[in-house]
Amino acid sequence: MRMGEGVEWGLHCCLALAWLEDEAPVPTGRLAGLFELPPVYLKKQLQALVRAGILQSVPGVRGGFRLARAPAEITLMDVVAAVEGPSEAFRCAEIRQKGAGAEASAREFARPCGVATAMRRAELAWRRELAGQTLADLLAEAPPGAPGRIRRHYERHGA
Amino acid sequence: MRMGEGVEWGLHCCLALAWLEDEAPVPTGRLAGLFELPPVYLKKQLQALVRAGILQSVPGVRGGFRLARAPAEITLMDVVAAVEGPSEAFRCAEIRQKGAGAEASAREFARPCGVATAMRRAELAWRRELAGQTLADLLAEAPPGAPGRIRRHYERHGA
DNA sequence: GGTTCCGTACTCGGATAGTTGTTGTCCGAGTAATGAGGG
DNA sequence: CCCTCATTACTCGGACAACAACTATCCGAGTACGGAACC
Repeated sequence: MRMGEGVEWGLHCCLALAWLEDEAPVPTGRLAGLFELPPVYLKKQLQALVRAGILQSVPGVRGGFRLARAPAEITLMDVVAAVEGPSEAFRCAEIRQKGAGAEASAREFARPCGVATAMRRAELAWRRELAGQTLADLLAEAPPGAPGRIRRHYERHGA
Repeated sequence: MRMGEGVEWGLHCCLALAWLEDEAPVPTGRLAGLFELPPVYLKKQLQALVRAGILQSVPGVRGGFRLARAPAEITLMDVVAAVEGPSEAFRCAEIRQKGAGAEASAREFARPCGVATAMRRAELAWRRELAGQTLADLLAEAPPGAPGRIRRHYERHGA
Protein backbone atom coordinates (compact mmCIF):
# COMPACT_ATOMS: atom_id res chain seq x y z
CA MET A 1 0.00 0.00 0.00
CA ARG A 2 1.37 3.31 -1.01
CA MET A 3 0.22 6.89 -1.38
CA GLY A 4 1.14 8.98 -4.38
CA GLU A 5 3.52 11.86 -3.96
CA GLY A 6 0.90 14.17 -5.42
CA VAL A 7 -0.62 14.45 -1.95
CA GLU A 8 2.46 16.07 -0.49
CA TRP A 9 2.81 18.31 -3.51
CA GLY A 10 -0.82 19.36 -3.40
CA LEU A 11 -0.80 20.17 0.29
CA HIS A 12 2.39 22.24 0.17
CA CYS A 13 1.14 24.06 -2.91
CA CYS A 14 -2.15 24.86 -1.20
CA LEU A 15 -0.25 26.28 1.76
CA ALA A 16 1.88 28.39 -0.56
CA LEU A 17 -1.24 29.62 -2.35
CA ALA A 18 -2.72 30.60 0.99
CA TRP A 19 0.36 32.66 1.83
CA LEU A 20 0.23 34.29 -1.60
CA GLU A 21 -3.53 34.71 -1.66
CA ASP A 22 -3.42 38.49 -2.21
CA GLU A 23 -1.26 38.00 -5.29
CA ALA A 24 -2.50 37.37 -8.77
CA PRO A 25 -3.21 33.75 -9.78
CA VAL A 26 -0.02 31.70 -9.47
CA PRO A 27 0.98 29.76 -12.61
CA THR A 28 2.27 26.22 -12.43
CA GLY A 29 5.87 27.06 -13.20
CA ARG A 30 6.10 29.41 -10.23
CA LEU A 31 4.60 26.91 -7.83
CA ALA A 32 6.94 24.23 -9.14
CA GLY A 33 9.89 26.56 -8.60
CA LEU A 34 8.93 27.04 -4.96
CA PHE A 35 9.59 23.34 -4.30
CA GLU A 36 11.74 22.27 -7.26
CA LEU A 37 9.04 20.01 -8.66
CA PRO A 38 8.57 18.88 -12.29
CA PRO A 39 6.28 21.66 -13.55
CA VAL A 40 4.13 19.76 -16.01
CA TYR A 41 3.40 16.84 -13.76
CA LEU A 42 2.61 19.18 -10.91
CA LYS A 43 0.08 20.82 -13.18
CA LYS A 44 -1.59 17.46 -13.64
CA GLN A 45 -2.05 17.12 -9.91
CA LEU A 46 -3.33 20.69 -9.60
CA GLN A 47 -5.91 19.93 -12.27
CA ALA A 48 -7.23 17.19 -10.03
CA LEU A 49 -7.61 19.73 -7.25
CA VAL A 50 -9.50 22.00 -9.63
CA ARG A 51 -11.88 19.19 -10.57
CA ALA A 52 -12.51 18.67 -6.88
CA GLY A 53 -13.36 22.33 -6.37
CA ILE A 54 -10.40 23.03 -4.10
CA LEU A 55 -8.51 25.24 -6.51
CA GLN A 56 -9.70 27.72 -9.06
CA SER A 57 -7.92 27.90 -12.39
CA VAL A 58 -7.58 31.03 -14.51
CA PRO A 59 -6.70 30.28 -18.14
CA GLY A 60 -4.80 32.49 -20.53
CA VAL A 61 -1.75 34.66 -19.97
CA ARG A 62 -1.35 35.93 -16.40
CA GLY A 63 -3.43 32.91 -15.51
CA GLY A 64 -2.73 30.30 -12.87
CA PHE A 65 -4.27 28.78 -9.77
CA ARG A 66 -5.71 30.15 -6.59
CA LEU A 67 -7.60 28.70 -3.65
CA ALA A 68 -11.30 28.31 -4.34
CA ARG A 69 -12.28 28.44 -0.65
CA ALA A 70 -10.91 29.79 2.60
CA PRO A 71 -8.15 27.58 4.10
CA ALA A 72 -10.37 26.86 7.10
CA GLU A 73 -12.91 25.31 4.73
CA ILE A 74 -10.45 22.91 3.10
CA THR A 75 -9.75 19.71 4.99
CA LEU A 76 -6.83 17.41 4.40
CA MET A 77 -9.38 14.76 3.47
CA ASP A 78 -10.55 16.96 0.61
CA VAL A 79 -7.05 17.22 -0.81
CA VAL A 80 -6.24 13.55 -0.37
CA ALA A 81 -9.52 12.46 -1.95
CA ALA A 82 -8.99 14.84 -4.85
CA VAL A 83 -5.49 13.59 -5.64
CA GLU A 84 -5.73 9.91 -4.77
CA GLY A 85 -9.26 9.36 -5.91
CA PRO A 86 -12.41 8.82 -3.88
CA SER A 87 -12.32 5.03 -3.89
CA GLU A 88 -11.49 3.17 -0.70
CA ALA A 89 -8.11 1.58 -0.16
CA PHE A 90 -9.52 -1.81 0.80
CA ARG A 91 -11.70 -3.32 -1.88
CA CYS A 92 -13.76 -6.31 -0.74
CA ALA A 93 -13.98 -8.93 -3.48
CA GLU A 94 -16.52 -10.99 -1.49
CA ILE A 95 -14.39 -14.09 -1.62
CA ARG A 96 -16.39 -15.36 1.34
CA GLN A 97 -19.12 -16.24 -1.17
CA LYS A 98 -16.77 -18.27 -3.34
CA GLY A 99 -15.83 -21.90 -2.85
CA ALA A 100 -17.06 -23.09 0.51
CA GLY A 101 -19.29 -20.04 0.88
CA ALA A 102 -21.24 -20.98 -2.24
CA GLU A 103 -23.10 -23.59 -0.19
CA ALA A 104 -24.36 -21.06 2.33
CA SER A 105 -27.81 -19.54 2.26
CA ALA A 106 -28.03 -16.22 0.47
CA ARG A 107 -29.37 -14.32 3.45
CA GLU A 108 -26.22 -15.09 5.39
CA PHE A 109 -24.51 -12.58 3.12
CA ALA A 110 -27.04 -9.87 3.82
CA ARG A 111 -24.80 -8.65 6.61
CA PRO A 112 -21.52 -7.28 5.32
CA CYS A 113 -18.34 -9.31 5.51
CA GLY A 114 -16.65 -9.03 8.90
CA VAL A 115 -13.25 -8.60 7.31
CA ALA A 116 -14.50 -5.78 5.12
CA THR A 117 -16.23 -4.16 8.08
CA ALA A 118 -13.07 -4.16 10.16
CA MET A 119 -10.99 -2.72 7.35
CA ARG A 120 -13.65 -0.14 6.63
CA ARG A 121 -13.71 0.90 10.26
CA ALA A 122 -9.97 1.49 10.26
CA GLU A 123 -10.16 3.44 7.05
CA LEU A 124 -12.99 5.49 8.48
CA ALA A 125 -10.81 6.44 11.45
CA TRP A 126 -8.14 7.54 9.00
CA ARG A 127 -10.60 9.62 7.01
CA ARG A 128 -12.05 11.14 10.15
CA GLU A 129 -8.61 12.22 11.31
CA LEU A 130 -7.87 13.78 7.95
CA ALA A 131 -11.24 15.51 7.84
CA GLY A 132 -10.58 17.00 11.28
CA GLN A 133 -7.59 18.99 10.13
CA THR A 134 -7.88 21.95 7.78
CA LEU A 135 -5.32 23.91 5.84
CA ALA A 136 -5.82 26.73 8.37
CA ASP A 137 -4.51 24.43 11.11
CA LEU A 138 -1.40 23.69 9.09
CA LEU A 139 -0.93 27.40 8.42
CA ALA A 140 -1.06 28.08 12.15
CA GLU A 141 1.50 25.39 12.95
CA ALA A 142 3.92 26.43 10.22
CA PRO A 143 7.21 28.12 11.16
CA PRO A 144 6.84 31.92 11.44
CA GLY A 145 9.40 32.59 8.75
CA ALA A 146 7.81 30.40 6.14
CA PRO A 147 5.22 32.84 4.69
CA GLY A 148 7.72 35.64 4.20
CA ARG A 149 10.24 33.27 2.70
CA ILE A 150 7.67 32.01 0.20
CA ARG A 151 6.69 35.53 -0.79
CA ARG A 152 10.31 36.64 -1.07
CA HIS A 153 11.25 33.67 -3.22
CA TYR A 154 8.14 34.20 -5.30
CA GLU A 155 8.92 37.83 -6.05
CA ARG A 156 12.64 37.28 -6.58
CA HIS A 157 12.12 34.55 -9.15
CA GLY A 158 9.19 36.48 -10.55
CA ALA A 159 8.88 37.69 -14.08
CA MET B 1 -3.92 4.81 -3.13
CA ARG B 2 -4.87 1.20 -3.16
CA MET B 3 -4.45 -1.85 -1.01
CA GLY B 4 -3.45 -5.21 -2.47
CA GLU B 5 -5.98 -8.00 -2.54
CA GLY B 6 -3.54 -10.16 -0.61
CA VAL B 7 -4.87 -8.57 2.58
CA GLU B 8 -8.36 -9.93 2.07
CA TRP B 9 -6.97 -13.31 1.05
CA GLY B 10 -4.64 -13.47 4.05
CA LEU B 11 -7.32 -12.55 6.55
CA HIS B 12 -9.88 -15.04 5.24
CA CYS B 13 -7.24 -17.76 5.08
CA CYS B 14 -6.21 -17.06 8.67
CA LEU B 15 -9.84 -17.36 9.75
CA ALA B 16 -10.16 -20.65 7.90
CA LEU B 17 -6.96 -21.91 9.50
CA ALA B 18 -8.34 -21.00 12.90
CA TRP B 19 -11.49 -23.02 12.22
CA LEU B 20 -9.36 -25.94 11.03
CA GLU B 21 -6.73 -25.61 13.69
CA ASP B 22 -7.13 -29.15 15.01
CA GLU B 23 -6.48 -30.52 11.53
CA ALA B 24 -3.11 -31.31 10.04
CA PRO B 25 -1.25 -28.45 8.30
CA VAL B 26 -3.35 -27.15 5.42
CA PRO B 27 -1.59 -27.03 2.04
CA THR B 28 -1.97 -24.09 -0.30
CA GLY B 29 -4.17 -25.85 -2.82
CA ARG B 30 -6.77 -26.66 -0.18
CA LEU B 31 -6.88 -23.12 1.12
CA ALA B 32 -7.16 -21.79 -2.42
CA GLY B 33 -10.04 -24.17 -3.04
CA LEU B 34 -11.93 -22.77 -0.07
CA PHE B 35 -12.16 -19.38 -1.77
CA GLU B 36 -11.48 -20.17 -5.45
CA LEU B 37 -8.20 -18.29 -5.44
CA PRO B 38 -5.19 -18.81 -7.74
CA PRO B 39 -3.24 -21.37 -5.70
CA VAL B 40 0.32 -20.37 -6.55
CA TYR B 41 -0.15 -16.68 -6.01
CA LEU B 42 -1.95 -17.31 -2.77
CA LYS B 43 1.10 -19.27 -1.66
CA LYS B 44 3.21 -16.19 -2.29
CA GLN B 45 1.06 -14.17 0.07
CA LEU B 46 1.11 -16.89 2.70
CA GLN B 47 4.87 -16.92 2.53
CA ALA B 48 4.82 -13.27 3.53
CA LEU B 49 2.71 -14.20 6.55
CA VAL B 50 5.25 -16.89 7.42
CA ARG B 51 8.10 -14.39 7.26
CA ALA B 52 6.15 -12.17 9.64
CA GLY B 53 5.73 -14.99 12.13
CA ILE B 54 1.95 -15.17 11.77
CA LEU B 55 1.83 -18.53 10.03
CA GLN B 56 3.95 -21.62 10.46
CA SER B 57 4.93 -23.58 7.36
CA VAL B 58 5.56 -27.31 7.28
CA PRO B 59 7.54 -28.47 4.23
CA GLY B 60 7.35 -31.83 2.51
CA VAL B 61 4.43 -34.04 1.70
CA ARG B 62 1.52 -33.69 4.15
CA GLY B 63 2.96 -30.21 4.72
CA GLY B 64 1.15 -26.90 4.63
CA PHE B 65 0.40 -23.89 6.81
CA ARG B 66 -0.98 -23.41 10.28
CA LEU B 67 -1.38 -20.47 12.63
CA ALA B 68 1.79 -19.73 14.57
CA ARG B 69 -0.06 -18.03 17.44
CA ALA B 70 -3.50 -18.03 19.00
CA PRO B 71 -6.06 -15.95 17.05
CA ALA B 72 -6.38 -13.58 20.00
CA GLU B 73 -2.68 -12.78 19.65
CA ILE B 74 -2.87 -11.87 15.95
CA THR B 75 -4.07 -8.36 15.19
CA LEU B 76 -5.30 -7.17 11.83
CA MET B 77 -2.38 -4.76 11.83
CA ASP B 78 -0.01 -7.73 11.93
CA VAL B 79 -1.59 -9.27 8.84
CA VAL B 80 -1.76 -6.00 6.91
CA ALA B 81 1.83 -5.12 7.74
CA ALA B 82 2.98 -8.60 6.74
CA VAL B 83 1.26 -8.53 3.35
CA GLU B 84 1.52 -4.87 2.40
CA GLY B 85 4.92 -4.20 3.89
CA PRO B 86 5.84 -2.26 7.00
CA SER B 87 6.50 1.07 5.26
CA GLU B 88 4.09 3.95 5.76
CA ALA B 89 1.62 4.95 3.10
CA PHE B 90 2.61 8.62 3.14
CA ARG B 91 6.27 9.16 2.42
CA CYS B 92 7.53 12.67 3.17
CA ALA B 93 10.04 13.80 0.55
CA GLU B 94 10.88 16.96 2.53
CA ILE B 95 10.05 19.21 -0.37
CA ARG B 96 9.73 22.04 2.16
CA GLN B 97 13.53 22.19 2.18
CA LYS B 98 13.73 22.53 -1.59
CA GLY B 99 13.41 25.75 -3.56
CA ALA B 100 12.26 28.53 -1.28
CA GLY B 101 12.99 26.45 1.78
CA ALA B 102 16.67 26.25 0.87
CA GLU B 103 17.11 29.77 2.19
CA ALA B 104 15.83 28.93 5.65
CA SER B 105 18.04 28.22 8.63
CA ALA B 106 18.75 24.55 9.17
CA ARG B 107 17.32 24.44 12.68
CA GLU B 108 13.91 25.41 11.34
CA PHE B 109 13.74 21.88 9.96
CA ALA B 110 14.55 20.31 13.28
CA ARG B 111 10.81 20.06 13.92
CA PRO B 112 9.11 17.68 11.56
CA CYS B 113 7.10 18.93 8.60
CA GLY B 114 3.55 19.88 9.56
CA VAL B 115 2.12 18.16 6.52
CA ALA B 116 3.96 14.95 7.31
CA THR B 117 2.89 15.16 10.94
CA ALA B 118 -0.76 15.50 10.01
CA MET B 119 -0.62 12.60 7.59
CA ARG B 120 1.27 10.52 10.08
CA ARG B 121 -1.35 11.22 12.71
CA ALA B 122 -4.11 10.00 10.43
CA GLU B 123 -2.16 6.90 9.52
CA LEU B 124 -1.51 6.26 13.20
CA ALA B 125 -5.25 6.32 13.85
CA TRP B 126 -5.67 3.77 11.08
CA ARG B 127 -2.97 1.55 12.50
CA ARG B 128 -4.37 1.86 15.99
CA GLU B 129 -7.79 0.77 14.81
CA LEU B 130 -6.31 -2.21 13.01
CA ALA B 131 -4.18 -3.13 15.99
CA GLY B 132 -7.24 -3.04 18.24
CA GLN B 133 -8.98 -5.87 16.41
CA THR B 134 -7.71 -9.44 16.52
CA LEU B 135 -8.56 -12.52 14.54
CA ALA B 136 -10.44 -13.76 17.59
CA ASP B 137 -12.81 -10.80 17.31
CA LEU B 138 -13.51 -11.64 13.69
CA LEU B 139 -14.08 -15.28 14.61
CA ALA B 140 -16.64 -14.19 17.19
CA GLU B 141 -18.50 -11.98 14.73
CA ALA B 142 -18.57 -14.56 11.96
CA PRO B 143 -21.85 -16.25 11.03
CA PRO B 144 -22.47 -19.38 13.15
CA GLY B 145 -22.60 -21.64 10.13
CA ALA B 146 -19.28 -20.59 8.68
CA PRO B 147 -16.92 -22.83 10.67
CA GLY B 148 -18.86 -26.02 9.95
CA ARG B 149 -19.19 -25.09 6.31
CA ILE B 150 -15.44 -24.58 6.02
CA ARG B 151 -14.72 -27.92 7.68
CA ARG B 152 -17.30 -29.72 5.58
CA HIS B 153 -15.98 -28.27 2.34
CA TYR B 154 -12.45 -29.06 3.47
CA GLU B 155 -13.16 -32.73 4.14
CA ARG B 156 -15.34 -33.19 1.06
CA HIS B 157 -12.71 -31.83 -1.31
CA GLY B 158 -10.01 -33.56 0.73
CA ALA B 159 -7.64 -36.22 -0.50
C1' DG C 1 7.68 -61.67 9.69
C1' DG C 2 10.38 -57.65 10.77
C1' DT C 3 13.71 -54.23 9.29
C1' DT C 4 16.22 -51.38 6.16
C1' DC C 5 16.66 -48.96 2.17
C1' DC C 6 15.33 -46.70 -2.06
C1' DG C 7 12.11 -44.62 -5.25
C1' DT C 8 8.32 -41.63 -5.68
C1' DA C 9 5.05 -38.19 -5.11
C1' DC C 10 3.87 -34.11 -2.90
C1' DT C 11 4.73 -29.50 -0.66
C1' DC C 12 7.23 -25.20 0.39
C1' DG C 13 10.69 -21.67 -1.33
C1' DG C 14 12.58 -18.41 -4.33
C1' DA C 15 13.40 -16.82 -9.14
C1' DT C 16 10.92 -15.56 -13.53
C1' DA C 17 7.18 -13.16 -17.17
C1' DG C 18 2.54 -10.48 -17.96
C1' DT C 19 -0.61 -6.74 -16.76
C1' DT C 20 -2.40 -2.66 -14.48
C1' DG C 21 -1.51 1.83 -12.23
C1' DT C 22 1.54 5.66 -11.40
C1' DT C 23 5.00 9.01 -13.18
C1' DG C 24 6.46 12.04 -16.69
C1' DT C 25 5.94 14.49 -21.18
C1' DC C 26 3.93 16.58 -25.30
C1' DC C 27 0.76 19.33 -28.25
C1' DG C 28 -3.71 21.96 -28.93
C1' DA C 29 -7.50 25.52 -27.13
C1' DG C 30 -8.11 29.81 -24.98
C1' DT C 31 -7.02 34.50 -23.10
C1' DA C 32 -4.96 39.01 -21.90
C1' DA C 33 -1.36 42.07 -22.88
C1' DT C 34 0.82 44.81 -26.71
C1' DG C 35 1.68 47.44 -30.45
C1' DA C 36 0.17 49.54 -34.75
C1' DG C 37 -3.22 51.83 -37.30
C1' DG C 38 -7.06 54.83 -37.85
C1' DG C 39 -10.31 58.41 -36.26
C1' DC D 1 -4.58 62.20 -28.18
C1' DC D 2 -7.90 58.27 -27.80
C1' DC D 3 -10.05 54.17 -29.55
C1' DT D 4 -10.10 49.77 -32.25
C1' DC D 5 -8.16 45.69 -33.64
C1' DA D 6 -4.98 42.11 -35.16
C1' DT D 7 -0.80 39.93 -33.43
C1' DT D 8 1.70 37.62 -30.08
C1' DA D 9 3.15 35.32 -26.19
C1' DC D 10 1.76 32.81 -22.31
C1' DT D 11 -1.23 29.53 -19.56
C1' DC D 12 -4.56 25.82 -18.75
C1' DG D 13 -6.61 21.37 -20.54
C1' DG D 14 -6.53 16.83 -22.09
C1' DA D 15 -4.15 13.13 -24.90
C1' DC D 16 0.30 10.34 -25.39
C1' DA D 17 4.76 7.35 -23.72
C1' DA D 18 8.06 5.43 -19.86
C1' DC D 19 8.51 3.35 -15.56
C1' DA D 20 7.31 0.76 -11.47
C1' DA D 21 4.41 -2.13 -8.71
C1' DC D 22 1.22 -5.69 -8.44
C1' DT D 23 -0.49 -10.04 -10.28
C1' DA D 24 0.36 -14.51 -11.96
C1' DT D 25 3.39 -18.44 -13.04
C1' DC D 26 7.21 -21.91 -13.33
C1' DC D 27 11.07 -24.72 -11.66
C1' DG D 28 14.23 -26.35 -7.82
C1' DA D 29 15.00 -28.05 -2.62
C1' DG D 30 13.27 -30.82 0.89
C1' DT D 31 10.35 -34.36 3.25
C1' DA D 32 7.28 -38.23 4.39
C1' DC D 33 5.00 -42.09 2.64
C1' DG D 34 5.03 -46.72 0.14
C1' DG D 35 7.01 -50.74 -1.50
C1' DA D 36 10.64 -53.93 -2.39
C1' DA D 37 14.64 -56.28 -0.99
C1' DC D 38 17.13 -58.35 2.59
C1' DC D 39 17.96 -60.50 7.15
